[in-house]
Amino acid sequence: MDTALSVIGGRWKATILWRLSERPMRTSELRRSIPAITERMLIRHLQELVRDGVLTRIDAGTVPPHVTYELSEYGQTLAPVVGALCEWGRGHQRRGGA
Amino acid sequence: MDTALSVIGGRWKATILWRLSERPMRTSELRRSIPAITERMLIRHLQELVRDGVLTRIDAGTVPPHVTYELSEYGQTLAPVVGALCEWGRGHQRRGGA
DNA sequence: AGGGACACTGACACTGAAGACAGTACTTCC
DNA sequence: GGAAGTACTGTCTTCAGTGTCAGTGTCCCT
Repeated sequence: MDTALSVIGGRWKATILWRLSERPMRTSELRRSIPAITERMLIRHLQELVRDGVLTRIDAGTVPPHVTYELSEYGQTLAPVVGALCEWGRGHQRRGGA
Repeated sequence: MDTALSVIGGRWKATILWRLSERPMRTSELRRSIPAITERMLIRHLQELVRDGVLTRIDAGTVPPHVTYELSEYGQTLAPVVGALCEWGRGHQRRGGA
């Protein structure tokens, strides 16, 4: 089915998951590592991914805020799929695809 | 990147590829096997997938028309990725995801 | 001769995702 | 004290992807 696409099918979700599959990151780190994304979209996507259970939000509780996102244990199962997707995409680009 | 999503990221594309990864099918067969899709969308997606090189259109040239679609050799490389996606999605549904 | 199947095209309306923009509450640094 | 950073929220607009509806040309079946 396309259930999986409802999880990773946002404009930036695959990219976010890809970044976080390497290591946990803070909100602002992610924002800077994906220049084209707006803060609004980043946060919305992060929240949706947390709701879907693939990301964990770690709030240090300090002020000023310090929030880290990482793949949840469940999210780890998505990592290889996203990896395969990215790798195929890379091959597709090299091929002159799009 | 999300290049791969630009190929399989249509509302029905993953489903279409999934169906065609089992066996080639005619246009009308596909339409009936995906009840919710409209003919318009089916054909648009098929054309895009052909443009992207993952499907091959086989027109028997007869009248009335008899057109079959199948995964191209290149499209075969996408099949396992779509498979992984579907399987993860199934697990996600079982988990109570969405 | 009328109805339906087949694969497809074109013009249009709708919708939801994406983005722009402004604002919150608090802290640190110059 | 003013500026900048941090992680957010709310509202509004825009736009691409979907879907709806009508139409094409030829054939077969009754």
